[in-house]
Amino acid sequence: MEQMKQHVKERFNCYLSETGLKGTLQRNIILDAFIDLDRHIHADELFLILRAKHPNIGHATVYRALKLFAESGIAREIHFGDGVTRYEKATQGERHDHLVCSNCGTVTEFENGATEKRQTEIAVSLGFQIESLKIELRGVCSSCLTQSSNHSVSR
Amino acid sequence: MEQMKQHVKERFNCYLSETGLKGTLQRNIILDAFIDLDRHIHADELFLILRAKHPNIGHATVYRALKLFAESGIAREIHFGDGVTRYEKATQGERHDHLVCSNCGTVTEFENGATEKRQTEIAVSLGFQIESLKIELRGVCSSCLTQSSNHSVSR
DNA sequence: GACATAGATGAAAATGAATATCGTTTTTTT
DNA sequence: AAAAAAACGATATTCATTTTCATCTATGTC
Repeated sequence: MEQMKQHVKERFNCYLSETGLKGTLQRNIILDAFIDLDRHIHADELFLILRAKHPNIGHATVYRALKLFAESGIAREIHFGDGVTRYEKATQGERHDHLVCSNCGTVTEFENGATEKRQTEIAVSLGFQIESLKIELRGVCSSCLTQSSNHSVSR
Repeated sequence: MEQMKQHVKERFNCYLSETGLKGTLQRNIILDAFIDLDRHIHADELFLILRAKHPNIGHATVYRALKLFAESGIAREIHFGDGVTRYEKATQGERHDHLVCSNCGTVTEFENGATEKRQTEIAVSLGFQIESLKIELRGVCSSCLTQSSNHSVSR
């Protein structure tokens, strides 16, 4: 458990020194907070969480840090088309897809190895060098279907 | 060919009257321009194209019209995670996925029925009522791989 | 250990896409 | 033709994200 965190931190520090960037107090704090999450998050949300304990950490720094996490490979960007960039931990090898509920906004995750393989084949046949694969289903989740008395759609 | 356009227009007008909205000159002009495209486009891009012949059509009107097209079902929103909403014609039954080149930004389209079926099965098993399925591969396209002398990445 | 310097930081301003506002102008219906 | 409902365009606004810039801080060097 703790080894996991340590491993991620090492990977990040490794990336920093490889690219000539610097390890700073702020980046450590932000990384710690990010690692402890078990869900995706967007920059402003993380900024607000951090502000409680570290009111001195700036808005832009959190944005910059998350971007770095993605570049270093320890995190991954997610886009649901609402104009907000979210980040999730990129635990190695893991791949999952998202079911986004268009009513309540809940995001359900699921895995699907078979599909990935198939997509990759197609991409390769088109001479494409794949960096990432994203599958997103949008619809109405089961709990929203059940309590279908409320039909309002949040944006 | 022309019947196709006519059909789309009819569908849109149908939607308008169903929902009590009005057909206007601007909407016709915008729809005509949109139909003649054979690629996805974003609102501002279309606005600029239109401005040449119709400098009186406002910025907001194009945004509003494209949104309406999507609501009416004749168009479909696409998001590539760069914060811009693009629209493409939703020719019925058609479904294709996107290969986005992270170097030159080119979008290659491809079809893949098998994957779609598989995903749908999973969603159904989770009690999810599907509205849309999106598959996006990101990577480097073959032409960028070939002329790999240029490694700059555009945002 | 002090120093130089390449980066990093934070506050505030800037950007850019998308939406809302609002007074005016069209549609559509009566 | 008149009334009611929508739509229009110009502009202001919002919101996420990025940039700017002056100040500060790691990190390697002497």
